[in-house]
Amino acid sequence: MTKTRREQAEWRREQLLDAALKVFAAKGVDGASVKDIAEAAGVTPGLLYRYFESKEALVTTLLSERGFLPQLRELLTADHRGRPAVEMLTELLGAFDALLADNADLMAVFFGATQARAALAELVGEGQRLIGDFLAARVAEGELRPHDTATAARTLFATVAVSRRTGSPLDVARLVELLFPHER
Amino acid sequence: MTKTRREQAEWRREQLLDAALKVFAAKGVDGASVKDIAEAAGVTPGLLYRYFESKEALVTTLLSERGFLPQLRELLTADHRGRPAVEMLTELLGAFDALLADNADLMAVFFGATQARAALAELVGEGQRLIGDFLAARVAEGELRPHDTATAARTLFATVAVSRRTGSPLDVARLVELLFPHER
Amino acid sequence: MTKTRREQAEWRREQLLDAALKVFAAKGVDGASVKDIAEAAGVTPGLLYRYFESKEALVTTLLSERGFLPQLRELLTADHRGRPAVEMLTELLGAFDALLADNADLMAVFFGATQARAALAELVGEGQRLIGDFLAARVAEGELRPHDTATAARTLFATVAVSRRTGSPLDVARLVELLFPHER
Amino acid sequence: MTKTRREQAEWRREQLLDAALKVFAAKGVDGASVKDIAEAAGVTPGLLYRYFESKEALVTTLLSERGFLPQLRELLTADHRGRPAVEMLTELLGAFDALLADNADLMAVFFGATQARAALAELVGEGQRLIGDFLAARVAEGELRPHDTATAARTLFATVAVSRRTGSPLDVARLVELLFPHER
DNA sequence: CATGAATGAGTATTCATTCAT
DNA sequence: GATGAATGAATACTCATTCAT
Repeated sequence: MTKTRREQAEWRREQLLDAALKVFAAKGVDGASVKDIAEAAGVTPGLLYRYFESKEALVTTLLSERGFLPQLRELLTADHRGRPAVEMLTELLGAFDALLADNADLMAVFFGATQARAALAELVGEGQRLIGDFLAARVAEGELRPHDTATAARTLFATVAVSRRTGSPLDVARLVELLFPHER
Repeated sequence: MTKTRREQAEWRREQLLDAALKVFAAKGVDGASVKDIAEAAGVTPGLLYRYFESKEALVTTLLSERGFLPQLRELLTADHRGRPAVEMLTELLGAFDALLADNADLMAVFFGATQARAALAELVGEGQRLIGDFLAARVAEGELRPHDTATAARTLFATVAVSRRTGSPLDVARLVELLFPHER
Repeated sequence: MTKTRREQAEWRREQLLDAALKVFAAKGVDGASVKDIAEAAGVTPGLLYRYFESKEALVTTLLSERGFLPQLRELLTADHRGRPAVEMLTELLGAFDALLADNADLMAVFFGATQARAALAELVGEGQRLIGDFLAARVAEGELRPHDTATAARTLFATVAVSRRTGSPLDVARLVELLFPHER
Repeated sequence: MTKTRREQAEWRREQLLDAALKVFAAKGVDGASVKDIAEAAGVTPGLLYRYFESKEALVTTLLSERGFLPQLRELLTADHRGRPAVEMLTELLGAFDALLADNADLMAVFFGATQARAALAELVGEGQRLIGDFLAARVAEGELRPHDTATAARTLFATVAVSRRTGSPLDVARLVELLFPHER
């Protein structure tokens, strides 16, 4: 029942990564001190340096070892043949969503600035609401076909914002054409 | 031509906010020191405290005064009647995109973690590519109608991710139905 | 009577150098902490960094600004003509000795290892004594002319040791010939 | 061929002292960490404490066990009768010089301050050169008898410096009289 | 209005040492 | 005998903030 040295070391390493992930997510990478992490792991700061070269190494290790890109890849490349695309797609995106939820802490590390989070939420919320209102009005006037305007607004807003942030330019006309094909 | 006291004070305040925004965007809020900001403004750190109570106040001021939510609001609530919805929507999203581009520095403050940026870009890139491949395969098989699969993939990915991040739950089925109505 | 800012800064700088020199001499450069130096100056450690970039900069500044090489140079190159060489030389070496005494703290910085100082003193003491005994015996036997054997021993020992330490090889035969010319 | 327990222990002890001496000489006592020494000996830091109570004990052991005072004593007290003093003295000092060379590492431990070594060398070099110039000038003027002025300068400089450093006061007049007897 | 000297609390990191295995 | 996990205290250095000038 007792651990061997090797097991104990592996366990401690994981425990430290767990603690670091949690603390980084809560306070941001810069906002979290090595002492914070050590305390969260019930350990002295010095011990951290037996397992990781530096605080920065902790971050990069977290990003590489705890990154969920492999899972994402597996998820999306599995053999999906023989089942209806729409059903399949729904399941797929659901799984992707769940993956993000499971890795909420890591996602939080990607987005630092704890302080600005509320302001960001407000911006996103209002943006989506306003676009939704616009769409709903046009549906009411009969110009656009009836559809889930709230979801459409979300889609439009998110796509523009993510494209802008990740640096890959977006052809807005294509996006609109995708959602509202052949409408005039 | 000389400034009044009031004008000079206002000018300095704005100058300090400009400097802070630039430095925050470049180094992250935590990574930027008051000295950094002061230097960027060609001023001593002490002076900052005549205009702002603390470093934190600088951030919140930036978020509230330099937030582009008012512009966004104006943009989306203008009177759009009398012009085709699709044309209008394209213009609207284009303007929104431009607004984000103009406020790139502020957006950078929303998303800190300089260190993780590369990892995030990789995740987003690969995720979108994989979904795109899936869609293209189904179009090739004739199951899905021909469409811009790359843009669709972007849309799906971005919408799921943003929803997860902003905390508002997303009904994935609705999202799929929106993009691929009545397909089976 | 009050100091200008400029004067105060200059004064503080010197005060910090004074404190550093004293502490370095007492504890050795490595043994002395920045906190030690700050305390010796009645100041917070942080302040030190307004005046010097690092602890190392403190050492090099001490070596360059407080080095007494200029004084030594002046001492030895002054115009000595017109006075007997022996008288002059005695005065010169006395002044050199006084210069070293005045800069005892700095000399202590040149020679670190507080711990080994006693052992070194013992080595030097015994070495000189033994050489002195040898010389005295030979004088007693009439082989060497009567002379101040203690001083001769000191001279021989010191010259060999310093040459070895400073890396410039010494021709021992020349040294002996210098002190005991034509004796056999 | 295999070692007894006792022999193995003795061997390890010596090996650790060897490693410590080498590392201390290279990095200075304070600059060398126990880990450095252990690594140099191909061993873990913990093991050091089975053989020596502390890092300090390592230094004092080195100083007492590896001190070459016994050898120096033997060298200088051997029976020298029956051979000319000058020849004997030359041989003696040569052996002393060799002894210092053999124990260069230990000598380096006596003199720490790696940082100041260059400054010290400059001081010594220039000092000896200037005194040499003075002597040469007086020889040229015929006031002093022709002699090896460079060696004399070295002798004078070294003797004053060592005396000052070891704390035993020196009568400068006696030193001059020793080198230049009856000259005026 | 603006400076810059000064502080106090904090930072990441190192290290001598202990001890269970 | 030897290891290596763990600690606690120290280290050099940074930084937000205050305030006399």
